[in-house]
Amino acid sequence: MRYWLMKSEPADCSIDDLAALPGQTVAWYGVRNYQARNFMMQQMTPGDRAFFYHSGCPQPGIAGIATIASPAYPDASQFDASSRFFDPKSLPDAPRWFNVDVKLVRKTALIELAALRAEPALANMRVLARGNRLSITPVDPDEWRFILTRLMGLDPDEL
DNA sequence: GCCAACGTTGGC
DNA sequence: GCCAACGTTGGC
Repeated sequence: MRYWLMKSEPADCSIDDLAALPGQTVAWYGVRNYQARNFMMQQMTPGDRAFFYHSGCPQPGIAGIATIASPAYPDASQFDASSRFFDPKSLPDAPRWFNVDVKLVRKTALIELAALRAEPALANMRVLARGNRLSITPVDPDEWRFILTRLMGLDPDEL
């Protein structure tokens, strides 16, 4: 099992929005970066765990825990001319963009970006790296465990 | 609103 | 294949 951090703008889909959706599941559409896409296509497996991260908002940080609920499949928004994610270069026979489904495990207390940066144990976290703009980043198992146990007060084995 | 960082595009 | 221009991300 792998661990991930996935960014969402709460104005688009917040942790509370996810909690209110049918099945508490959302298609992670709109990824238009090849590295992030390749993570979904090549490395994600249903059952993987992810931090649900709020970005582009007054209080950026980890807002909850989710699980990968499907394999990667073509992102419908790339074919939708009315979508801001429409990609005229993508053909139905050869889709460029894929997404997975993400399902809520639980909302947590917000772990703010500043709190993550303050932890020496997390100094190498990919999402904290200088210049990082990826909306999906891998999380090391040690980092995952540290955040759950030390910052959230949760038992990783129960999630 | 600013701006650093970085990915993508497209002419050559 | 190079690289300048441009667009986007996202914290502050």
